[in-house]
Amino acid sequence: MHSEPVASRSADPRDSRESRNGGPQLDAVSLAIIEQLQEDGRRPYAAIGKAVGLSEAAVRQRVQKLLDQGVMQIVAVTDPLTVGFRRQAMVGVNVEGDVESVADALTAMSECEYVVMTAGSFDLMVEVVCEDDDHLLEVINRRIRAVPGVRSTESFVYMKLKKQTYMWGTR
Amino acid sequence: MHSEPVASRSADPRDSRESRNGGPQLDAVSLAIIEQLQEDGRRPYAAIGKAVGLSEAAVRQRVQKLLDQGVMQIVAVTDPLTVGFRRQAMVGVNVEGDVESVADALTAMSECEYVVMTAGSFDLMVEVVCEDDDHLLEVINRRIRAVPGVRSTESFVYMKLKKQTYMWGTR
DNA sequence: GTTCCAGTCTGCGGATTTCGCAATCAGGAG
DNA sequence: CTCCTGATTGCGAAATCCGCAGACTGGAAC
Repeated sequence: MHSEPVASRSADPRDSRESRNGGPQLDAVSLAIIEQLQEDGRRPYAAIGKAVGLSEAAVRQRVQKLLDQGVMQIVAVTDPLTVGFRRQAMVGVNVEGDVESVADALTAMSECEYVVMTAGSFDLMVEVVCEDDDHLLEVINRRIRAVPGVRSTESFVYMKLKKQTYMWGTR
Repeated sequence: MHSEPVASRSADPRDSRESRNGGPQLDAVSLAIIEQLQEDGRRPYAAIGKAVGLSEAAVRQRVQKLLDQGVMQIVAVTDPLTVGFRRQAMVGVNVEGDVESVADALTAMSECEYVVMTAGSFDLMVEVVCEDDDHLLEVINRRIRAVPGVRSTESFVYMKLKKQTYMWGTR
């Protein structure tokens, strides 16, 4: 049945055509579909179709394609602090050498939930989710800093999550 | 997959992990449900029930409750860069005076998708999503810095999103 | 002990949604 | 014009969602 892993291809490793801005062929209709699912990830296809002007089957096909292409994922999101993960941090990383290879190494760590290459005084920003202080300490000091190419890190431990939305489409 | 029910029925609803921030208490079964929905936000209730050892109706009630309580949300998430928002940045903010009031002001801005209070050389970390350079410039220089109490900001413009997952529960 | 009582779970119909597929339609390319 | 390829539609069949009534559990009060 639904036992397939529904593999989460994370925000696309190396797809040349997609790295340019604008992304793949996302027309206004697909945008509208995404917008609908940003309000409610379980909204029925028929309701979405009524909102965007398509049939139920067409919406279903487009959604499946967007999922397969990795353009979007439909998931439950929580505040980890309320679900047992007591230590979270944003870690700024400075790299010497190839930034992308370091980013790949960090991406492979399950504790790193969010990895982004940036311009500014950090080359990478990484969000780390841990169970406690010891765990956090180990991830930052023993694992992230052990990655070849990592020159230095700076940590910002989360005190309180104030906002977390995904409805940029609706404004 | 997890073929084995995660918890026996006798898992009492009150054996929560503590949450100092007044968050609702979650037992092992609810955690398992969240975990299922982190893999696939549209997974049928019956399939979830089979995985966690509950009936379809029970899963449905618990999911509805988790949504109502704001413990989790089921939504579509995307990489904004692939969907028309060409400029994204993490902004570190230093505050003098009441941090929380500044955080509330930033939370009210629709361009701020993510606001978190931190310990470290920044008091707040804010993720900003904009349409172009002008938009980003205006948000950072004219709006964020105009908030009373903001002493200084430092920006990290996103170059490429490498990873974005929500499956902390499955590891 | 017994009796509420609130919260949760189960079972089960009926309404709704999802699924798969064949047919139809739209837009190029040759 | 014809042949493609891809998107869309319509429609039964199967699966899922939904609401509700009854049963179960643990705790509090007596």
